[in-house]
Amino acid sequence: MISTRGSKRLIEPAPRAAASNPCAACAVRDLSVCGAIEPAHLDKLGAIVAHRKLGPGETLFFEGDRSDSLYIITEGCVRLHKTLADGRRQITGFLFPSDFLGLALRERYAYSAEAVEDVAVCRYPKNRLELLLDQFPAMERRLLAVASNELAAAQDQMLLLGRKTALERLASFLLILMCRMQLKGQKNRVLLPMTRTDIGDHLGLTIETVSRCLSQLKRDRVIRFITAQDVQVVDPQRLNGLAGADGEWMPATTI
Amino acid sequence: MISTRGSKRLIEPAPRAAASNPCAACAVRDLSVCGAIEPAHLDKLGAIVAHRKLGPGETLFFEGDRSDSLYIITEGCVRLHKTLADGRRQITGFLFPSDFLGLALRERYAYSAEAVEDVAVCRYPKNRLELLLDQFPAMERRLLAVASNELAAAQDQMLLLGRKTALERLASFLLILMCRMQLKGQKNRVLLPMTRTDIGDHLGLTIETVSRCLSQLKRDRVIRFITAQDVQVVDPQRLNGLAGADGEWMPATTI
DNA sequence: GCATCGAATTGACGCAGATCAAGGCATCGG
DNA sequence: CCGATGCCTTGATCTGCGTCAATTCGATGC
Repeated sequence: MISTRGSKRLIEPAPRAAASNPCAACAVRDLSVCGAIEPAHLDKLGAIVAHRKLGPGETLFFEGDRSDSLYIITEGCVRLHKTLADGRRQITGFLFPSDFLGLALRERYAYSAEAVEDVAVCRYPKNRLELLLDQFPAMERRLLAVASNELAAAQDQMLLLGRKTALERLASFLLILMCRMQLKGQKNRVLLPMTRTDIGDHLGLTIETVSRCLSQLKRDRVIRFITAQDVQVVDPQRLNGLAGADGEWMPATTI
Repeated sequence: MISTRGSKRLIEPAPRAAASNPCAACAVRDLSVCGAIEPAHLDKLGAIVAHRKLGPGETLFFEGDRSDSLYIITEGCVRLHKTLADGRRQITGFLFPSDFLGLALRERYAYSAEAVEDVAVCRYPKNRLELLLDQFPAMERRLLAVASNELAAAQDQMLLLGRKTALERLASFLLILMCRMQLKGQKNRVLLPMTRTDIGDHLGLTIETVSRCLSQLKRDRVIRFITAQDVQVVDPQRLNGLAGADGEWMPATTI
C-alpha cells in the first residue's frame, strides 16, 4: 500500500535567468477582474509585478518556505504537492495560465510548487501587495472569491480521493481538464503535460492503475489518444457518467 | 470498493424553535479577532446576528442551497459533507465552537451541513455582512485568513486520503482532535461526538476498518477508551509517529 | 430487572488496486 | 543507424481494506 516508488524526485535543473515577460498585462488584468479596479490602480499593480520563468521540474518554492509572494501563472503547467517523510507524495492541484498561487496570507507555504513544463509566472511581493489591498478593498474581495473557489475544488478532490473508484477518478480528472480547455476554445480535447506518475500522485493511484484506466477508456471508445499527452474525448456524455454522477461540473455546451 | 452501506441517512428530527443565545457576544468576538475592530463596530456586528439551535442529525443547509449566510458555531459539533448519486458520502470536515461556516462568497453551498449533536450557531446574513465588510476592510482580511487556514487543512486532508494507510489516517485524525482539545485546556483527551460511520466517511474508510484501527491503537497502548466516544491519548509521541511523520502539527507542549 | 434497538466490535473471506516484472516506444546524442 | 534513457503499457501475483455476518455493548423505556 505504501508507494514511494511512484514519487521519485528528479534532480532539479539549473535555474534559468529571469526574462522580461510579454504576458505581464494579462496577469495584472487577472488580479483586477470584475472591473472593480480603475486604470490608475492597474498601473500601481503593474508597478510591483516581477517576472520569472522556470524549466521543467524546476521548483518555484518549497513547502515550509516563508511565503513572501503571490504568483499568477501566465504560461505552462505547475504542480503543487505535499510529501511525507518516506517520499509518498500527494499533488494537491495542477495550475494553468491565469491561476493564482500562494494567495494564502499565511506565514509559510503549505505545499511545494514545481514547473511541469516550461512555465512563466508573474510575482507580486506580499508586503507591497498588502499595501495595495488596503487601498483597494475590491481586490481583497476578489482574492477571497478565488480562495472560495479553491476551497470548493479541494472539497471535490476530497470526495474523489475518499470515495471514488480508480476509473471514476480518471474520468473526473479528464472532465475537469476538458472543461478548462473548453474555456480556452478547445472542445473535447485534453492535454496532459504532466507524467502518469504526476496524475497518479494527484488521484491517489499508482502509475500502473492510471495507465490501465486510460487504456480501458480508450478500449471503450470514450477517449482517443492523438499522442500519449494529447487526448480527444470521443464521448463526453459517457465520460461524465463514468465520473461518478455527482453534481460534477459539466456545462451543457460541451455535450 | 463502493460502499453505500456506510452512509445511511437518518430521518431528520423535527426542527427546534430558535432560542435567545447567551453565546452571541463570543461569536461576534470571533469574527473580529485580531483587535482590528473597534467596540463601535462590534455593536454593528451584533446587530445583524441571529441565533439558531439544532438537534442531532438536523440539517443547517444542503449542498446546492443558495448561500445566504455565514455561520459561526458556538456549541456542539457540525459535519460538512458531499454525497454522490449512489449515496457514497465524503465528510469534508467537522466543525466545533468558534469555527466559521459558509464563508465562501459563492452563489451556492458546496456541501451540506448537519448537526452531529446538539448545536448552536450564530448566523450573519450575507448581504448585510457584505455591507459591513465594505466599511471594515480588516474584517475582510480576517475572513481571507480563515479561508487560507481552511485551504491548508483541506490540503492536509488530501494527503491523508490520497496517500496514508488506514492506521495513519486514524492517528492523524485523533491527533488533530487532540490538539483542538489542548487549545481548550484538555490535555491528551479526545472526544468523538460523531459516529464511527462519520469518522469512516471523513477518512475514506469503512466503519469496520475504523473500529479495527482504534482497537489496534488500544491494544498497542497508544490510546485508552474511557467510553466509546471519550478517548485518552496515553502516548501522544507515538501517535504522532503513527500519523505519518510529515510536518503534522504537533505542538511541543502536547508531548 | 428485562426487552429493544442502534452503534460498535470482531472474525472470515473476497476484491480493487498495489506491487513486481517484462517489454514497447519515443527521444536524443553520437 | 544504434544504444541509452525515460516514460508508458501490459501481465501476473499479492495484500490492505472492503464486504458479509455474527455478536457484544450501551442507552432507553417499561
